[in-house]
Amino acid sequence: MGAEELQTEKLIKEKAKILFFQKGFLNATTQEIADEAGVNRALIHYYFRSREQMLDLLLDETLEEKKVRVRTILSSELPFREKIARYIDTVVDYGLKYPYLENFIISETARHPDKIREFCSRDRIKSSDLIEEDLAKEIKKKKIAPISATHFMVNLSALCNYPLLAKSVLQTIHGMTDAAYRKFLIERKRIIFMTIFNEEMPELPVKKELTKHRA
Amino acid sequence: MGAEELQTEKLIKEKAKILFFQKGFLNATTQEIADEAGVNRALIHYYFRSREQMLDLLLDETLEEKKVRVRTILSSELPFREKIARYIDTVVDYGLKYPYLENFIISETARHPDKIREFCSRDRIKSSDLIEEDLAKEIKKKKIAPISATHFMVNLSALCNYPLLAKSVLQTIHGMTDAAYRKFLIERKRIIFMTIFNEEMPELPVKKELTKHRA
DNA sequence: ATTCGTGTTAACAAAATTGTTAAACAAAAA
DNA sequence: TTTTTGTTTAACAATTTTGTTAACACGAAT
Repeated sequence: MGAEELQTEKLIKEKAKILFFQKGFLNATTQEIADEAGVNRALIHYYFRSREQMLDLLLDETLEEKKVRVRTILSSELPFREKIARYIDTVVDYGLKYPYLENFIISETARHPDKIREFCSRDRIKSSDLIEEDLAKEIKKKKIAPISATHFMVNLSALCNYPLLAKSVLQTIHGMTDAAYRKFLIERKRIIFMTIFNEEMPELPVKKELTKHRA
Repeated sequence: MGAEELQTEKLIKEKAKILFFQKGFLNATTQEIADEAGVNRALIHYYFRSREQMLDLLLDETLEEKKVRVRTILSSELPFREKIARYIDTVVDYGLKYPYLENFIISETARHPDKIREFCSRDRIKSSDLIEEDLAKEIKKKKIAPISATHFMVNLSALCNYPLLAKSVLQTIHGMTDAAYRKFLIERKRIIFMTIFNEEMPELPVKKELTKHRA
């Protein structure tokens, strides 16, 4: 019983994620979601009460997963530049896997600003806090031009995420195939690092499990 | 007759723009649009045939206006850095006025990739072409690290537009009021220039009409 | 075997939204 | 004034989409 329940519930969420995050059907109906999962539409209401509550859950889980990924990297004990390099690598790769994830987050939060507000109120440490010290040191050592942690972090997110958000526009303007755009995004990892630090990106050591440092 | 027609038609479009671009109701119904304009809902169909065709028109006009603004600046004869400074200034200011414009463009083009494809096919010169020469010179003079015009342009758009796209998220994370976020965006003009060029942004001379240079 | 609970389905009801139409209306043209 | 043309409105129809419910299936517990 319990097993079945979790299976179907999970299945629906997984398939909904594919629809939203990979295929980009941001306004998918309950029917389309049910079809994708190969289940009866009523099950969506059985498990999630309403379409809206299901979206809430998806948004919440998605934000949570992203937060964890980011924090794991930013709160690690890696040297600053390697930390940022890994952040770029991870965010871009994640974006390649789920091209419409950011679009989902952004359109959902634009629609219901309260949701993101509640989510943010759960913990008071923002990601820019995690790099504040590192950044201050770099600036003191004159290894980077003075910049606030907030602006630094927004710059970084912008450079990583915008090309995904604007995929359809950019890809069309520059006449790229899907494959070419993929290559372009991977190239960008180096470009982003270069733009931020004005120097070549270091080779990343083979990915190993990062140990979480701070809360 | 003709006068009246243009008035109402224009009125509806203006109010729809407010709804979409300023208030961020990206999924506004025909009824909501009609209410905003204070007209009968049927008029929307009278003038635009269908909701979809109205959105097409809005998207087209919006893209066109943005293209003109950008081209006017990028094809001017200003020195490179001033050109870019003005681009940043214009794009950010425009974003302050219409905080959801980019969201609209992006969600519409994600929904109907054909629309943007057709729009782009109308002229073959992309904005990155307009800076190609300038950029090559800068690189040759070692005044900027080597970078392709495409990456340069995407960087620039990303840094300017992302903070608007992700407004609700960023504003909440960093706990800013609307006023504070506005200030933050204006601060960013200098930050963006700094990030791109690694040097202070020059003071912009008083805005004068720019003369268009190339097509 | 019967009961019970969970999961599942089809059928139904309700709401929201779009699109159409016929008639009212206003203003210019005849 | 009457006609005509273009504009506006209310009412209607059709569709889409969400949400509910009653019945069914089926394994587990009694």
